[in-house]
Parts: sequence; structure tokens; C-alpha cells
Amino acid sequence: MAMTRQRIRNMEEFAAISGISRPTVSKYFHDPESVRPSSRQRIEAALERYDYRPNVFAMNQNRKLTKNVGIVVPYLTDPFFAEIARTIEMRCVEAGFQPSLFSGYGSPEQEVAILDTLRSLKPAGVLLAPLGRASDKRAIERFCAEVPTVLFDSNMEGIGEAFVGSDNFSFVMQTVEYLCRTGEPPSFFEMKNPANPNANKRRAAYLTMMERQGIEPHIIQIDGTGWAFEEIGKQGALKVLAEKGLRTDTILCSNDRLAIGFLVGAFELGLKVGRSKGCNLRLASHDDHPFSRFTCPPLTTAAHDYASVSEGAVKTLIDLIEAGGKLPNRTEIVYPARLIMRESA
Amino acid sequence: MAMTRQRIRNMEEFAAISGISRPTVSKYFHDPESVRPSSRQRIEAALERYDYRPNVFAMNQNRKLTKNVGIVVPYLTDPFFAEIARTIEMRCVEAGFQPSLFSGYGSPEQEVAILDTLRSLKPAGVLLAPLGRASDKRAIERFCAEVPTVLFDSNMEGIGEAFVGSDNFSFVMQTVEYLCRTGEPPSFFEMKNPANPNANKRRAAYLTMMERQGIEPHIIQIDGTGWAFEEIGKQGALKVLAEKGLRTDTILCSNDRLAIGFLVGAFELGLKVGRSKGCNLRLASHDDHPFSRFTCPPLTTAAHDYASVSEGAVKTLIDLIEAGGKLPNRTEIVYPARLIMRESA
DNA sequence: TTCTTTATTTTACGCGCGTCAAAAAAGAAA
DNA sequence: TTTCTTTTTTGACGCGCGTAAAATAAAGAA
Repeated sequence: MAMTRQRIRNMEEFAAISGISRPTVSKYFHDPESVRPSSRQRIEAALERYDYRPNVFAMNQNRKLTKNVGIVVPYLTDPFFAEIARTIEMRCVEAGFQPSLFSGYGSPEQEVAILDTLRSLKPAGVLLAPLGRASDKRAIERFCAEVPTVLFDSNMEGIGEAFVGSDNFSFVMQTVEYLCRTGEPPSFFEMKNPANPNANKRRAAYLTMMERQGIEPHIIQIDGTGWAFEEIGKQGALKVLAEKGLRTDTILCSNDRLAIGFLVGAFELGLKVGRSKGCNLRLASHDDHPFSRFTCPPLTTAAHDYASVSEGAVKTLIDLIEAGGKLPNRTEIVYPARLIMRESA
Repeated sequence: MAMTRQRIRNMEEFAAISGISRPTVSKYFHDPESVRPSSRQRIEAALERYDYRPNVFAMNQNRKLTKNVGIVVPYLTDPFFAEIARTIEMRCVEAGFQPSLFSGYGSPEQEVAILDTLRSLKPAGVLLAPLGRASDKRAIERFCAEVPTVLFDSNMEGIGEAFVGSDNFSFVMQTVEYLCRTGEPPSFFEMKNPANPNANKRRAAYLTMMERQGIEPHIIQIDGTGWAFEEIGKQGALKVLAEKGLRTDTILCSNDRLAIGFLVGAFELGLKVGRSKGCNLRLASHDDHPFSRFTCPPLTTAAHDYASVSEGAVKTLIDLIEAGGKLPNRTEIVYPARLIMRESA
């Protein structure tokens, strides 16, 4: 029990109390094995009596290589990003780094403000999931030139030392193949102006897949801006269903959040979604959003390999850091999706 | 366009370039109005040519009162906390503070680690939503004694300078009253060992409300630990419904996440939830979780006054900071809930 | 026991900036 | 123009810690 007989203000005070010089104490905190056992004992004895922890930010002030890692996501309120941020954070901690999490909540200005703050943090490296189209590319490029950065989730050509994400084609390939095999071919449901580059790749993949199967593609693009995807999906569904704008009974949403909204729209109109008999619609989607298993019906979707992406991203970043911040050539790692069949399709 | 002809490393370099002494530049960044117009012009001219930003962490190193604010939530992957963190963050930025967001993801050890990191940040104040029962009360108490802290969402008696949250009784009062008035009285559905103190208050409120109406209360407590409330709710629903453990057709969940799980369980068993004719169950809940309007059917729930809570928390913290970190007596502000009638009940 | 060699510790300085007291400049009054 | 005030600016030091080089202690060889 580290009792506080007296508050220790800094390493100097703590060193005085433990009877060791401050630099040695500093070495101890950097690596307890690096000091003589006798010193170590005295330090640890003092640590028992007075609880003291070095100031992380003062540590990084003058350190060549810090243990800080910045994690930047576009929108933390989206459980998809929250979940991937969580796993990445935990892996960073396991690897002995101290992660700091940031979200710009959809604002490009906030995004560059975060990068500026991050510079002050002198991170050993940064894991950045950029906003996408709305991002200030110049600012991000400049940042990546200064700080070892690995992009994840959404790629920006040539920016950052590496990219780790999911293989969008693999997502769409599996869902389209599954839907075509087990029923009518799907229409593709998406936002007209998606902010995220993955959306474009998924559309392209849909077109390719339909062409391969010799089926005329059908894309439904709905209006809406911002990050309220569920609401956008719902409104889109109400509109499309009212206009009878469907060609088949099967819909493939670009992502789960749109699908979640679509489900509500369909529900409101009294339509039954599912693959069983008596259902009016089949609905599938992509991402395996944390909530997609708790919708009614649960969503059939192509799942990110969350574990691999987060592990891969952190591993790539650590390699990058150990390589001194530069990689011989920009690597792109993408993990395939896994089809998850639930009730909705 | 701040072009970088030459990277500015620190304020010294920047001061040299702009032809002003460093301390004056420092003053400028603290308050541009505080320096002579001629100096200001020269600084801003230099700012146009060389983009430089002071190191935030070095700034705070030696500052009497920083502009840092720490925000700590128990589980950021829960959209409820993500949403409240987002609004709080934005209000802090508006008020001229720099928020840093932390989540312990349910781990008490992580929670105290975060508090230790926060000490290093020398925050002007901290907004803390503690884990609850699992928290290391001693550690939190010590922290609050050192750093001006306002608790939010979940209260801990006597800890922190103030508490801002929602009035649990108001939540339950409204849902119980509504359910009783429009149909059969509800059974109360909750976890057996809730980690969050709000859960206990809600149970107590349910008992009080039922007593007032002269109706025998009926509480269903389900097993489960951790933060996977939806799954717990689903399993609980499957069990309760299979055992026909309901007394009426109406269920009131302690919180929306349990309710979301309950909905899936009911769906799986082919039960229709809703207030319209032909439905088997009515289900209501508390929180107005961001997803509760996108469930099928959308959830009837008592909504947190998100805006008031976040505004009140930030305002209280700023008052606390301006009062020098101590308030004459510990204040507790709770905002009433607002009943939101949707399809589920 | 004495001299090397090597492992530790200490000395001294730096990181990027805040802040106070002293000095200089600007402005007002004479 | 000179003198006195009132800003501004600047010099000097400190924050809490990292780190290279110098000094010391421990260990081994002679």
C-alpha cells in the first residue's frame, strides 16, 4: 500500500528520498533492469512508501523516441470506429506504448487541429483513419512527412508509410455471390456522395461482380450528408420503397449503418425483412457493425476482420517505428472479409 | 497560405524570425490583444510565412492554470458514452479548453492508470464518469483531492466537487406511469449485479412507483457480467420468455442496451413487440440510447437530457475552475428525463 | 595489494515554454 | 525639450525530466 506520508512532487524529490541520484531513478523508470540491484531495491522500497509516478509529458519532452502512439479516427460516436479504436488501444498498451485517442467528429478542421496537437505529443508513431474525401490532404501529407504514420480503414494514395485495412472487393464479392446464389440478385444501396473512399470501392466491386455474373447492375443512390447514416438509410428506404424503386426483393447496402436505417424504414412500412418464407425483402450489408447482430432481424453482413486489422495496424506501426520511421516502400495490407449469415438475408 | 520555407522548431526560432523576443511571442499566443499592435503585426506576418504552433504540452509544463480538461468515461464503445463524450468535448472546445478523452474500457486498473496520466497533463479540471461499483474508490478519492473534478453520469457519494447527471427517479416515474396508464403494469428487467449505481436507483424508483400505485412490483434479475449488455439482455429475454416468467405483457428494462437485446430475443422467439394490436409484448426502457430510435420497433424510452447534462457538467467544471478548484459545498445537479413514445410500448 | 577494465552513477546541460522582476520604450504632462 | 507614468519588452530562472560525457565504484587481473 503506497501511503502518502508526503506528496512527492517530482523525480528530484523522489530520488532524494530513496537516496539515489535522479538520473539513476530516471534510468530505473526507463528500464528497472538497467540499474544495480542494490539501487533497484532502494528505489522499489521508496516506491512502496511514497507513491510516485513520473510525469509522462515531461518525459517525452526531451526523449529521442517516446512511447506515445496517436490514434485518430473520423467519428468516435460510430461504434464501428469505437470498437476498432478499442482493440487498437489495447494492443498498443500490450506492446508497451501509451495510446492517445482522438476524434474529429467529422470536421476536417478538427482533424488538422488534432494532427497539430499530435505533433506536440512527439509520438513515436500515429495510426490515422482519415475522414476521407473531406480531409485536408495537404495537411495530412505534411503531417505524415514529419511523423511516422500508418493509415488504417480508409486509404489515401501515397500518403503515410503504410495502409492497413479491409479488402472491399472481398466484402462485396461474398455478399453478392451469396445473395445471387440463394435468391434474386441485389440492388446496391448507398449514399450519393459518400465521404469514405471505401464506399467507392464497394460500388466498383458490385459492378464488377454483377458483370461477372452477367446480371444488369442496379444502384440506388440516396441523398444525405453527414454522419447520421442510420437516419439517411431510413429516409432512403422510405423513399425507395414508396416509389417501388426496387428491381428485385434483394438489397445490398454499402454499409451496416445504412442497413440498420433501412430496416427501420421497411419496418415502418410493414414490410418483413428476412430470408425465411413470408418475408418481403432480403437485406444484406457490409462491416459487421457491433450492432448488426442485434437488429431485428439480425443482419447478414460481411465482417471486417477486426482482430487482424487492429493487430496488423499496430504491428505495422511498430515495425515502422523500429525501422526509424521510414519504410523502403509504402505497403498496403488488406484483410479479406468473412461472410456472416444471419436472418436478414 | 502558411508555406514552410524552413521548419520552425520552437518559439525561440519563431521569435527570432519575427524579430520579437520570445516572451513577447509567448504573450501573444496567450492573448494576441496583450501585445503592442506593431508587435502583433510582425508576429502575424511571420505566422503567415512560417507555420508555427506552440507545443501544447510544453506550454502546460510550467503554467499555473492550463486549459486542459480531462474527460474520462467507463466504456467508450458504448454509444451512450461516446455521444455524451462528443457533446462534452465540443462544449469544452467552445469554452476555449482543450479536452482529452480517455476510456478504461471497463477495467478498474485502466481507470486509475488514466487518472495517473491525467495528473501529468496538469488539467485545469476533469470530468469523470466513474466505472461505478468496480472503481478503486480510494484512488479516485485521492485523485479528486488533487485535481478539480466534476463527476458525471454516475455519482459517488462525497467524491469530487460536484456531480451532474440525470434524475433516475424521473426516468422510472415517467415510464412506469405511462405504462400503467396505457396498459398493464410493467415487470422490471435488469441485471442481477449492475456495475452502475444508476441501476440501483432505477430499481428503487420502480419499487416506489409501484407501491404508490398500489401494485405488486415484479423484478426480473438476469445473470451476466461485463459490458455486453445487449447479449445479456438477449439471453435474459430468451430465458424469461421460455420460462413464461412474465406476469403481464409489459416489460420495463433498466436501460436501452438491455432492451435492444431483449428485442432480439423476443424476435427470435417470434414474438411481436409493440403497442399496436396484435403485439405480444410491450417494452420500454431508459436512456434514449443513440440507437434506440433505430430498433425494430423503435424503443419507447425515457431520454437523458444529453444537452443539459453535458452543458451542465462543463459549466459546473468551469465554475469550479474559476473558483480555484474548490466549491463551498458539494453540489449535485440532476436533470429530469423526457419520455419518448415510440412503437415498442 | 595494486592496476585495469567495466559497470554505475553523477554532473551538467538541454527540451519548449511560462512567468516574474527589471529594463526599455512609448506616451503624457510640464 | 525634459520629466514622470504607463505600457511593453526582455533577461533570467524554473517546470519535470532525458541524456551524453565525466567521475566513481565494483570487479577482475596481475
